[in-house]
Formats: sequence, structure tokens, C-alpha cells
Amino acid sequence: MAPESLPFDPIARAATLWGEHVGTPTVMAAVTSVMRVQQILQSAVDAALRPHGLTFARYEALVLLYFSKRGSLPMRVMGQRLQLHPTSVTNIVDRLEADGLVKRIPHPTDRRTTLVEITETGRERRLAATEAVTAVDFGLRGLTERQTEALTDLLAKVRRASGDFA
Amino acid sequence: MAPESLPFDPIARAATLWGEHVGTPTVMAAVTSVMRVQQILQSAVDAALRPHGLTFARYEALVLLYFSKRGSLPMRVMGQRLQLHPTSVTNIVDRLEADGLVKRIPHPTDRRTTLVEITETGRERRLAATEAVTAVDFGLRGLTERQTEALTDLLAKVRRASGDFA
DNA sequence: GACCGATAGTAGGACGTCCAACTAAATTTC
DNA sequence: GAAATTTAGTTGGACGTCCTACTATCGGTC
Repeated sequence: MAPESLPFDPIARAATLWGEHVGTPTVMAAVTSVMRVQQILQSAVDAALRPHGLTFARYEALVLLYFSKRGSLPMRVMGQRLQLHPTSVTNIVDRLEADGLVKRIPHPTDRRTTLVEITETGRERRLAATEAVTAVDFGLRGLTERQTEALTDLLAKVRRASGDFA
Repeated sequence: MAPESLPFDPIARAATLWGEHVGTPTVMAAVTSVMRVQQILQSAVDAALRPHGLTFARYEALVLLYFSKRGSLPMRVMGQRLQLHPTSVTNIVDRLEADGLVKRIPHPTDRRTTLVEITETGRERRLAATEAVTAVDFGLRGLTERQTEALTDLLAKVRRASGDFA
């Protein structure tokens, strides 16, 4: 979240900061923009979730469990779905569990595996939080449907070139 | 950084996770993509900088000071330029100072203000780090020049709609 | 059936970000 | 000129992310 209103254009800043030193200014402007927009989106969502005692990361985990068939998933699978390091999953589940929104239960056959199950409280919390998140529309109101698709397409190219989509 | 290769497409994931619940699936896909690409870029840059004992945040601060007229700036100005909370600036300057790359000096007329000055060591470190960063080209190799500009334009719309660019 | 590599999860630590609360100093107001 | 307000920066705490290292367990292989 920007700490104050910003009298400085970060794209101009990119040019100032980097000039011809790193790739083309064009590339730097794009990099800076991605970083900045991510920050904007993250802030908007987190602000909407704060009254509900959730962060975006924990909310995503909650949603993931909610839509799972049995309402529970192994931690490993959560990490894959949410693109998170195993230790991050541990962290998030710790906090969700402390709030009573999920609980850890042993896997019936594989004793290495821990299942995380959403609780009734967790389901209620997800519903309330979703309403809050829906209201902000993820801060992407600046784009038309078509432009939103174009943005996704361009980003997909980057991700493909970087070996995302495994 | 993705902890492992990812057998799961986060865009499909967005649809799965959110469905019609939050805005349109189109919007969610874009949000997810922005988040993910930011992560990719951040990881690529940080990996390039790690051998030089820097993170992207600290590197940006170093570059900012390097290109400043006097080689020094008030912390407040650094926060504005880098879009950071004052406490983040304190944190970053603490670490840079501990590494001898910058030093704090009092402002000549305003005793509230602390100036941060890049040291000779800091200048050398910036040079080496910039070479490393240049090599990764910021992970945006998947786009043509024209596409890179298009990406920046789309993101600029989002930022404008969110009150960025103050 | 005993080893041995692969897999699931956790512990501890580093880092960057933010917020709330605080001190010190400058500026504005009356 | 004194009081109130604003501004600059720090401290302490919360959070999410990652990495390295570790334990426990599973599954092949011999």
C-alpha cells in the first residue's frame, strides 16, 4: 500500500533509475508496472479482508478448501494449488487453525500426510469475506473485458517464457 | 519463487477457485496473472542479486542514491521515489548501512531529516549488481517490444483507475 | 526383510512489507 | 511567543514468503 499520495510517476522513475543500464527502458517500464499493479491489487484485497481477520493468502487457502470435494486437502496439494512453498502452507494453516477456521486431521492411510479440513466457522467466514472481496472487484475496474483478456494473454506469454505452466 | 515445477495452471485454478463468485472469471484470471508474473520477476531478479548480497528492494535504493545529484537523499524522499512505507525505508537503510554501502548523515538545516549517502563501496556494489541484473533481462523475454509496450499501457490504465500516478 | 532414496511436513532464521504508537523537530495558528 | 498541528524517522509487532536443515514415513530394490 502506498504510504501516501504519490507525486512521482514510477514509470518515469524507471527511466530515471535505470536509463539504458538494464535492458531497454521499455522492458523496465513494464517490469515496474507489473510490480506496482501487483502491489495495488494486493493492497486493495487485503484492505477488504482485514475486517474479516483474513489476508489474501489465508483467504485463498480457505476458498480452496471450501471448493474441494471433501472440504479437506493434504497440505502438499494446497501448496501446489496455491503456488506456495511448503513452509508457507504450514504458516498459513497454523494461523487459520488458530482462528478455528480449519483443523488438521491425520490422513487415513499415509501417516506422513496431514489433511487440512475447513470448519463450519471457516465456511461462514469465507462467505462473509467473499462478499467483501467482490465489492472491490480486485481493483481492475480500469479495464474493459477485452482489455482484461489482452492483459492476461500478454502475462501468459511471459509466464510461458519463464517456464510457468510447468 | 515456485517451490517446484507446477503441474497446475493458475489461470485454470482461478476459474476453479472463484468461478462466478468474484467478479468475472476474466477479471480473476488477470489478477492471478499479475500476481504470478510479479512473483516470477521478483524471483528472477532476487536470484541474480543474491550473489552480490543484495535484494531487489536494497538494489533499487542503491540505484536511486547512485543517480541522485549529490549521492544522497532524505529518507522521506527515498520512500516517495521507491513507493515504500517509511518503516520499510528504515529497514532497508539499516541493512545497507550495516553492509557499509550507505551511511546516514544529518541534514544541514532540518534536524528532523536524515540524509542517506551512498559510499564508495556502495557504488562499486551497484555496478557489479547491475551487470548481474542486466543478464536476466528481468524475465520479460517472452514479449516483443511492441507487446511489452502494450502490457505497460494496460497496466497503466489499471494504475490510473486506482489513483496511482497521484 | 533390510537398506536407501523420495516424499510430507515442521522448525528456525532471514527478509521485506505494513500498521500503530512513539519521539523529536519544524511549522502554523492564534 | 506559546500552543496546536504537521512532518521525519524509529521501534515493536504482525504477517507472508523463502531457504536450509531436520524428522518421520513410504516405497522400491536387492
